[in-house]
Amino acid sequence: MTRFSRLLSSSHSFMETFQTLLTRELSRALAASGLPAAGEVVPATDARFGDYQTNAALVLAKQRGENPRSLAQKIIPHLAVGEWCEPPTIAGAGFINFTLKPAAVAAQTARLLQDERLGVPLAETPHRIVIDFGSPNVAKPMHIGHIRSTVLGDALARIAQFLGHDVIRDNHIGDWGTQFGMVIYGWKNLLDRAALVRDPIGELVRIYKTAHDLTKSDSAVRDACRNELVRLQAGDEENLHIWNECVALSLQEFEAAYRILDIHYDIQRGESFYNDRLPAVVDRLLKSGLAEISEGAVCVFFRDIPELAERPCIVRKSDGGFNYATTDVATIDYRIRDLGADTVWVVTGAPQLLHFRQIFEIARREGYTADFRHITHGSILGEDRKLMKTRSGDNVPLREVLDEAVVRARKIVEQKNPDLDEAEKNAIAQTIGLAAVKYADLSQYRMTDYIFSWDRMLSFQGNTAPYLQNAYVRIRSIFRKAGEEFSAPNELTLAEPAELNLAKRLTQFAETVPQVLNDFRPNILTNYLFELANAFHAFYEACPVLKSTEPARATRLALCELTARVLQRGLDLLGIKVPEKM
RNA sequence: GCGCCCAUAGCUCAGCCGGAUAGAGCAUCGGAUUUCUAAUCCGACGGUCGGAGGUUCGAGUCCUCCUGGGCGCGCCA
Repeated sequence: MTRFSRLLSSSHSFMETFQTLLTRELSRALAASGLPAAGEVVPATDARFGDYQTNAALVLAKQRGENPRSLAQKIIPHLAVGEWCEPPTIAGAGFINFTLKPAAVAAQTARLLQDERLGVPLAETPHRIVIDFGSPNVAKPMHIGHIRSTVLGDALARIAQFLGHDVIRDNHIGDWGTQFGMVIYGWKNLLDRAALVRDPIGELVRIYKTAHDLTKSDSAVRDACRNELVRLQAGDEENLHIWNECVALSLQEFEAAYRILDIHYDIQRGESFYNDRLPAVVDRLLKSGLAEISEGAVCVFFRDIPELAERPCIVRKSDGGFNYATTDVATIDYRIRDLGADTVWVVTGAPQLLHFRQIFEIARREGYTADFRHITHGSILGEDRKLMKTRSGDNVPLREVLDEAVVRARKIVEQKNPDLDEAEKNAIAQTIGLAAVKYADLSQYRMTDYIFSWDRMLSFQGNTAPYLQNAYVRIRSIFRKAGEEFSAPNELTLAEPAELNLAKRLTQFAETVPQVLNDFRPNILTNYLFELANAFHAFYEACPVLKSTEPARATRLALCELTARVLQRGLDLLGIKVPEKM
């Protein structure tokens, strides 16, 4: 465990969610009824069915060939849930529905106010997780396509860490590809020194692209590039020096972007880090019989897996060189043997599905038992539904996207709240603009290609970052106006439907966060936060806070405080900040 | 040729292990403000879940086939 999570776990009092309580009570009731464990308790699919439901009777009825409703009838008397719920009811085909008592919700809400973790349980078995995300290439510009892996990976890392896992964030930088043949050729033949000083990355990209274009039409350049690459890999001093400079310049560029995006890595092991381990990897695979020589290359075949039968993985080229498959196998070794990982997550675009299926399959055949997950995502499309490109057909530079987000947010702040001073407006624009870009990405199911739209992501209506931030800001405004320090009341009274509804939502944060990691879907959390903000706004309309009288006032202030904490924490788990004003 | 991913309201998208009458937002239309940020709320309209079979008490979800789109498939990463 990291120091951070250990601190939290030692200081928080153990809380259980309603879902956990009801689940345990259900299995107790099933046992008392002489029935085996079955079914599950889930949040009700519709408010008219109460708050939670179980399909246990349906599952058991199917197994035993009995009538589901009469089975439910037998289970219900054994359900001792009176502390939290109204008497359970049978509905539909045989569902058992639970409706929470307002007093139980109020008590749970009061406990949440005392809990730093807002009720979110720690993982039962903490894992050491190496998470590989972002992974930009040296000498290539960071572009809009890097947002998804970077933002998704960061959010998953934050959530895993909060749940008590030991997370190691690794930036697997592409610092050793064939692109260096072209970059070094360009450096020696095309470099404009003045431009390099002025705009290092721009010049690096220019010589790379120029060389790349030349190789397409000029076979002499192609040969020269290949030659430079061979010399680099053979350890040629001059080429190594150039390579080193390129890497250093690119790292500066990456770090600038990470600073803006608030992304942090624990380690940065580029491909070159594994160079001296590659020969041993291939020797080992050959020795163990996993790999064989085919057409001069060393390949691993997967003849027993139909989809992979005709798709070998090459781990050494026929010219003796290694490729990224070799590096990735060495990377697995390192993460498990040197870093002690029992779990490895790799976050990349969907096109690499086949590659990582092969790599993880090799790892399993080598006897590794770690939990390997390839977490893939779709692409970002332009309004024309094609991969987002600039007018000239290039990738949209990441920096331009981030800058424009802030500029657009700045205009909106200016329009909505012109009285703020300049520095404050700029800070708010930064917070809102970056939040909008990140949230637009995370609020979508990761596998779908999504259409990038400034107007949608910066809208204050709908499932957007500004909508959530605005809920937070409204709360902060109430406390500023109240002018008093918040102190949690001993008990709450939930009288209004809007209060009860908001409080119920607040208790569900703890049920939602762990769910994200089931299938690596941060959008489950964004959906929850959107619904929470929506419940808050409805409460805000229906229930005056400062002008209400006790005991309503203390309850409402408590609901505001807790909502603010959940919004802030929830967005923080997504790598998104909240402003105090906007 | 083979393989993987995707297809849900006019538009953008949710819908994890199969569960009740498939949900939001935008757009459109209609309401709400002497009130803590109307940057909001409430309501209406809107669907053969790409198509056809199958599995079962129950299918948007699982299986098979088909259509349409994206991506990948031995020496780039």
